[in-house]
Amino acid sequence: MPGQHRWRKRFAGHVCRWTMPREAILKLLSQTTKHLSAKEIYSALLRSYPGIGLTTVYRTLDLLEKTGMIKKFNFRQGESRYEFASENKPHHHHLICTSCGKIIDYSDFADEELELVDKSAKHLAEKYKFLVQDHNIEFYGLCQQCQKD
Amino acid sequence: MPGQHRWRKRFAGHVCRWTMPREAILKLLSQTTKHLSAKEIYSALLRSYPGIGLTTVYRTLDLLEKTGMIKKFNFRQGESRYEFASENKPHHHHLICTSCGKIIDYSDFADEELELVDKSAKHLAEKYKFLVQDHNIEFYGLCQQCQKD
DNA sequence: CTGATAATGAAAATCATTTTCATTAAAAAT
DNA sequence: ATTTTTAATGAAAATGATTTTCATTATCAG
Ligand SMILES: [Mn+2]
Ligand SMILES: [Mn+2]
Ligand SMILES: [Zn+2]
Ligand SMILES: [Zn+2]
Repeated sequence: MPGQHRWRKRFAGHVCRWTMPREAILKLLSQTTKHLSAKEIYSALLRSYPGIGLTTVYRTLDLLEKTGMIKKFNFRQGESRYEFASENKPHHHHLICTSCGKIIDYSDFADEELELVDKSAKHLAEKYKFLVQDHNIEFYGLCQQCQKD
Repeated sequence: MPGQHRWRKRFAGHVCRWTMPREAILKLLSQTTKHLSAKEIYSALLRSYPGIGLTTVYRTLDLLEKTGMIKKFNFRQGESRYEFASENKPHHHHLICTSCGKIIDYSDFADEELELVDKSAKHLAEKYKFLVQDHNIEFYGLCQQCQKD
């Protein structure tokens, strides 16, 4: 019986029961800056919550994504990765090392980027009648360490 | 015994033999503007080349990607999609409809985008010692048709 | 034309993710 | 506090994309 957590209210309308796996997964994601995969989350929780199932991790991640509390990414790796989303965390994008898989957050040029994105969205709406709801910018390359090899 | 195709020379160093599957797959991709999946390519070729294997399609796509003759994309769908790459085809990005999966090429704002990307790459190289080699911009949303539903 | 072997294709294996279904536990009702 | 309802869970099986294995085939150098 998990405590009345501050996150609980954000689930109203999406879900009826507040459970330990949901709390544990959200807590873990909120406390790391990493971009974790479902299996990594599962492994990390096994210590504090033996008996948790990988299936539940996947289901919970889907749920959290739908409520907008986490973001899901498909970098060019096999598995999806997830990160906690919060209002005070700035809009950002990623550098992905194609050699070791390292992921770096960056939010430099957010203003200029947003300007270009907005302009593009408006233009694309007119030209293609396409309603832009989300965008994604990624840089692929080599991290400092991997450039040495 | 496939003819001495104009593409053949581009494989020097990567591959020793020029085969029918390689020619057929490259030809198909060069003639469509669509972003095809491995299975779609396999299905399309079955007519003109019965007996072709899906395995070979995958292997050939990997090869073509390594030689830079095609590009591979992982939109948020289950399967990877591929498009022909050529010098005269302009650098472009994609609008992806999250409802029906439709993919639209666009190259508007290429100049401004490139300017921002270059500036970012330079900055990121300094700040994070990250060597940018490639970038990816995608817009997700609803196509004209799907906005009506 | 012939031999060496790169490339192929069928089948099996892998890997991430989803589905199924019997069991458990959150929380509403008593 | 206890019972009841049923949403949520977790083990196991299923799925779907992609990769690996390996015996066979076909390219192409000699
Ligand atoms: Mn991030
Ligand atoms: Mn394209
Ligand atoms: Zn690296
Ligand atoms: Zn659509």
